[in-house]
Amino acid sequence: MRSQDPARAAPRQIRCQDCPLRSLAAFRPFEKSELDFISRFKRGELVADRGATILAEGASKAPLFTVLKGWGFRYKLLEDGRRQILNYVLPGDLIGLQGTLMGEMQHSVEALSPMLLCVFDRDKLTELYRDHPGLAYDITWIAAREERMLDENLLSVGRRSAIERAAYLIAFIASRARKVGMDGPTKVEIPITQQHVADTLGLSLVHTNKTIRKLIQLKLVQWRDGGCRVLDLDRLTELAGWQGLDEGARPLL
Amino acid sequence: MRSQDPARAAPRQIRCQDCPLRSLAAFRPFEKSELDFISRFKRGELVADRGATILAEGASKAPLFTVLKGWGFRYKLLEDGRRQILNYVLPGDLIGLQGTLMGEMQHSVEALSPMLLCVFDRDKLTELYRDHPGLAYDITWIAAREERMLDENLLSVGRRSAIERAAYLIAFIASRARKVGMDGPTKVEIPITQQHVADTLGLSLVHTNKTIRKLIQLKLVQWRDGGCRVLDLDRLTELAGWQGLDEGARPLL
DNA sequence: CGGTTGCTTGAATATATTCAAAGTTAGTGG
DNA sequence: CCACTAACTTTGAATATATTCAAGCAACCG
Repeated sequence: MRSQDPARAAPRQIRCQDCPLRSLAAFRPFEKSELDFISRFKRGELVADRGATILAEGASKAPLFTVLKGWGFRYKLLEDGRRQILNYVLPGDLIGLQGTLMGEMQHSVEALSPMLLCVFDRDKLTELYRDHPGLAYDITWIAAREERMLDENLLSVGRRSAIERAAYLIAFIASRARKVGMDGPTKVEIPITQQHVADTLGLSLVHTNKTIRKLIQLKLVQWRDGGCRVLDLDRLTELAGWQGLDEGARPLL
Repeated sequence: MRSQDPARAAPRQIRCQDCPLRSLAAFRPFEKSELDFISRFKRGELVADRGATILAEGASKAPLFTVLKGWGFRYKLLEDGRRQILNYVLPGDLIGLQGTLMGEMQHSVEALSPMLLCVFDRDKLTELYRDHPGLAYDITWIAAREERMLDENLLSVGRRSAIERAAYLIAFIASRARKVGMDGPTKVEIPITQQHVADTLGLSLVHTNKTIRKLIQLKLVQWRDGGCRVLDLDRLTELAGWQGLDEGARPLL
């Protein structure tokens, strides 16, 4: 079968019009002119393995990406190696905006699973703002959404108890994953280790393990195959004292 | 002297051209056409007392503000009253963007001191994006800056020790205050109580008090007149293991 | 099969919270 | 001017929560 059709062997890229994400209810419909621009804005695709660094802190001319497939996370390090995971990135999420706008990345992004990313041409950003105010608005909207997620994460790390934090984190990620169709026929499976959870919640690995153990005993989650399977999203959400994700459709770059 | 000149007695508003913030080195210079638009975009001014709520969580048609004078903070509450302060707002900061773009406020903003705010007409935002791509870009930039501050705060609450957190917080606020000329001839004085600090750091009031006490013994800060006087910003920054604020000029709406 | 990564556990220690109370300061009204 | 109040800071002690240290176990991979 291999290479029988040269066209298929060539590095095929998903055309924006055919982007599987666009048909999801989670995303706003787009004007044709906007879609045309985005097609030109897309410079290529990037495939990354689990553990790969997509964007590194300190990089000064980092590109802009939209995640097409896979899971990743954004984090910062202190000088002695302490790590704080800031947020997770899922399909449809834009990454690298801070670096693109402000000149230097002040956080890193790493793949949690194999990822496929859409690479944008940051030099065309001025053109985007000039000719497509709707898309410009969308980019601001996406930035405001990230801010809102960070607000909630900060509330969690600062003020929720360990078990509430863990429940919140898992409910939050699982809710986002469901919105972009990552649950499929089975329950959502999140490819994170307990070390990732610890570094997100601001807890030690040992304490995180004991906390997750409680969630397992409550039959809210399972931990298997190096990841987390969500058994009862509603009860996790409730245990966290969380309102849940707001429901509106969002833009996709 | 009172009312001798009726023009002076009328509720004078600062014209954007005369805005005292614009002359600071911290802010980018603006095109005349942009300044003209901003003048029309400005709908009025709001004066708030210490303790006043500028924006309330749940509000759905909240306006957009730029702080002209005074100090405030952004926070979220859990249902049982636990409070997390997310960030502080100082002159030149834009507030209410999340609410304006996404429809509903998911955090509140309260005045820490008497404040003067510039109120913008959110209905003209579409016009701004359509006719002033440079300003649209600026708004995105401002959102990205807020995100960057939140990243750093989250790192702090999640991974720094109590004394590092306290040092970071005070150094961070003092650095921002200096940039907008709030230090004057003396050292920076931040009008916060230890309860604010506790709710920012994710610590209890008692533990916060004991931690601040250490900073006082190290002669890094003083606590007086219901506020914090910064004695040694460099050593606070160093103790926090913080890089300091990046130096570029930023946009002002 | 040996090495690596990730999960689990117990015990000792450190950090942080809660509870309770008292001291300080500034403002209010008599 | 003083008594009274409210808001904020300070302290000690008891308790709870979380970290660190130290092992051991399980699964996977070359």
